[in-house]
Amino acid sequence: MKTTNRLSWKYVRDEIHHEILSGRYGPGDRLPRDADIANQLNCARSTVQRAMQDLSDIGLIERRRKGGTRVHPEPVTRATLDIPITRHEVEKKGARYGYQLIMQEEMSAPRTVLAAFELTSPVSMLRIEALHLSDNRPYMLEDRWVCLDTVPEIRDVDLEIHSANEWLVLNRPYTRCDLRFYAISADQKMSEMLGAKTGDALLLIERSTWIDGAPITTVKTITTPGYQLLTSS
Amino acid sequence: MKTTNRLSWKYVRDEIHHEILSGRYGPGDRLPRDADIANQLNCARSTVQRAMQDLSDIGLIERRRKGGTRVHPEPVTRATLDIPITRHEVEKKGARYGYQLIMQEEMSAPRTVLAAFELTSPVSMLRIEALHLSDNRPYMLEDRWVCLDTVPEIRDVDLEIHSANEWLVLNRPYTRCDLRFYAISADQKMSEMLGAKTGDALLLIERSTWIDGAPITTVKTITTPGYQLLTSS
DNA sequence: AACGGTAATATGTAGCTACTTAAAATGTCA
DNA sequence: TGACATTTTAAGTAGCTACATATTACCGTT
Repeated sequence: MKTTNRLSWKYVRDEIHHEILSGRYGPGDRLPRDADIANQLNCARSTVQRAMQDLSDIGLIERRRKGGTRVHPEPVTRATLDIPITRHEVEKKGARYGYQLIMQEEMSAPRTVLAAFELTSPVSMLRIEALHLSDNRPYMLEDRWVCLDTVPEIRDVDLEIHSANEWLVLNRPYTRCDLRFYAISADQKMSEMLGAKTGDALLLIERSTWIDGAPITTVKTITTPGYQLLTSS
Repeated sequence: MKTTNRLSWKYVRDEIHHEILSGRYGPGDRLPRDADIANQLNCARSTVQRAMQDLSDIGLIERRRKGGTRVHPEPVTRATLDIPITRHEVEKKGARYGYQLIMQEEMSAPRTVLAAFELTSPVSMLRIEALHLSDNRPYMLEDRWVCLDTVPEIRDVDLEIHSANEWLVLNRPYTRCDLRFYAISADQKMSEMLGAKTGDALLLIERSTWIDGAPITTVKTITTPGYQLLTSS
């Protein structure tokens, strides 16, 4: 024998997970203290801690100092989405990536954009419209606003060549990112640009980023008909 | 003074994060070994390990045994979505939740459903159509298939009263969950049920779950016009 | 040069101790 | 009884050691 008889934290995690799913502990119920579980399973508290942390990450349990651990009262399906740089997304599909700047203009941000950043006073921003291509066919339409106070360097970037998408992701870290997904019907202009029919249902991804509270950019990504967004694993 | 001079792993994480974002290490570059960083920052290797694990979780770096740590060659925006039980979603908005079973029938799963589960041979499933209501108005249409081999107990559930959504989430743990988001135009039937207009753009959420390789359920969640899906934080 | 076995190495995991911190529980006093 | 201070508790964090494991790197043989 002499196989490892130390318990891995994943084993401990699965053990607890199973106990919860078997109904032994229902939503809202309090679990034993880490130390007691460690004792019972004959492992170290740190191992239980790691297991619990993982269960907490996936939203199955809630942990509070002194309050102890309890099963999440409202179970959720938690999923992770990876949104790549559009060029990489296209190239990963084996297609040739193309990019086209449609317009770029400095102007005061309209109310809707300020709202996305939870701002009230007017701010000067760079508005960018661009089209991403896959094998020379329209792939994605980008409608972006960049905050010039936070990212003045964007003025020096040649947006005919470098997509704002890629430049920002590579050069502007963010500390907060809000995403929003919804569906819209293609209007006249969109359908022309995307090579779709007016009225086609399109998936729209809206993304806003901040760095330490300062707005960076907000972008509406309008996809072509049939586009699907998948979870990573 | 006497403030804590121990470094938190979050501090270490942010320090490394900053180094990457400052351009000191670009995509694909290799970072120093954990031990060296620990030495340099004068903290324990385990602290660096925790920091690195977190950066790895958010997709910023890649780590491999012996291979070392390197900056992720293709930066991604990683987001976490929480999809609650529909009843909770409605109630959280302060509305009254309602539920209505439209149909339920045992039948052999069609090709499209088998495909969602990556199956080839025919399987007997329970097909369920149901409508979720918010303040008596249509909120979400559910088109579900439940694998009877894996979840025979579903036969004993009164689906007129308990939504399959809630029953499954509470009673059937899963080890794998695939999600898919896209937009469709409402057809005649959908628009009638949802109180929308034919041709309205609708956001569709498709979810398939497995337990240890065995299919549990696949569901198409068809939302009402204007529905938006947001990231958790 | 190609192959294959072996050593070296960086991350991953487990256990222990010690201390910190948030918050619940309790006690005290007006 | 209620407001406020204090104690206690359970999770969170940091540091150390030891060992596991997955690769890469190296070296010798053919």
